[in-house]
Amino acid sequence: MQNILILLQEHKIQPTPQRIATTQAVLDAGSHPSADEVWERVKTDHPTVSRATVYNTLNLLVEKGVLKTQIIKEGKVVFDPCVEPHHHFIDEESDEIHDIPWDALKVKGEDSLKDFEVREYQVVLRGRRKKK
Amino acid sequence: MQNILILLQEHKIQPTPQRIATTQAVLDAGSHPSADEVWERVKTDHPTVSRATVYNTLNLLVEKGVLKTQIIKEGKVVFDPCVEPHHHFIDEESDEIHDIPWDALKVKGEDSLKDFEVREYQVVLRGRRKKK
DNA sequence: TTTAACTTTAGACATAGTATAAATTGACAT
DNA sequence: ATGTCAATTTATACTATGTCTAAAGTTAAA
Repeated sequence: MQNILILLQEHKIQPTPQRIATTQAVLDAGSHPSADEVWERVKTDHPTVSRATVYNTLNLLVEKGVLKTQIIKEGKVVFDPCVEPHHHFIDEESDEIHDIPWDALKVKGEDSLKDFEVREYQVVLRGRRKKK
Repeated sequence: MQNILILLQEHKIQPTPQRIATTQAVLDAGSHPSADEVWERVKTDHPTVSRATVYNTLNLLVEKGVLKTQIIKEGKVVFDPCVEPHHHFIDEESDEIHDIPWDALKVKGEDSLKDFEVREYQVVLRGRRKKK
């Protein structure tokens, strides 16, 4: 995609085939992939790309503000292409993570916490996704 | 402590020296220790207790409802003696986790999430703890 | 006291992630 | 085009968290 190239340039990331493939993969992955999940995806099209490069690239993308990390799943960091504030619902059956729009929930009282200077917050919900 | 013994018995956990020491350690640790932090504590008084036993015991305590795990810190599971619903504040400087009482924050809208059956939720806040 | 169930132990294994050093690539001034 | 320096990629080693296994040790209870 041409879009990926532009995206990288906009964030002052020198585009390389490996970085383009990794960025493509993390964006295509949809639901909050882990680094190794991204690596698996990258390898299908670019089998020679090393694990270290995928890790490096993902960390770079986070540093440059293209992605955000979420610490929600046990033992894994997952990457979220949505860098704007929002909440998360974890389906305990499928282990899938779903974004909840910021406006769907309203939190009151966070600025009454005397001892704490809150930089960001989110609601983390767990349960089952309803089948239709 | 005699209390620990009673606590274990109340939760149908067969008390052993190792389990008593581990339970003591996780309760004394205060702020959300990781398994290896608990192991370090146990070893000061009981140097022969194995890592596996501490892990086994902590998992057992979770299973029996004495502790709850929290997935908040990168790469670690931490244990929380407070099993009642509450929120968490993570001090990004010290990496310390602080409990926020349930009533300090009010979340609205969580039962309007059409597609999700929420079993539990919490607000996770990050920032800096104010110095007095 | 013998048996069966439970518990502990050491160590192997699995997985996620970082660090390092050598090789490769790329940018670009000459 | 060429040489050079910086950036990038790679393979591999390493660390850390956590689980699993099989053997040894305990405990309870017939």
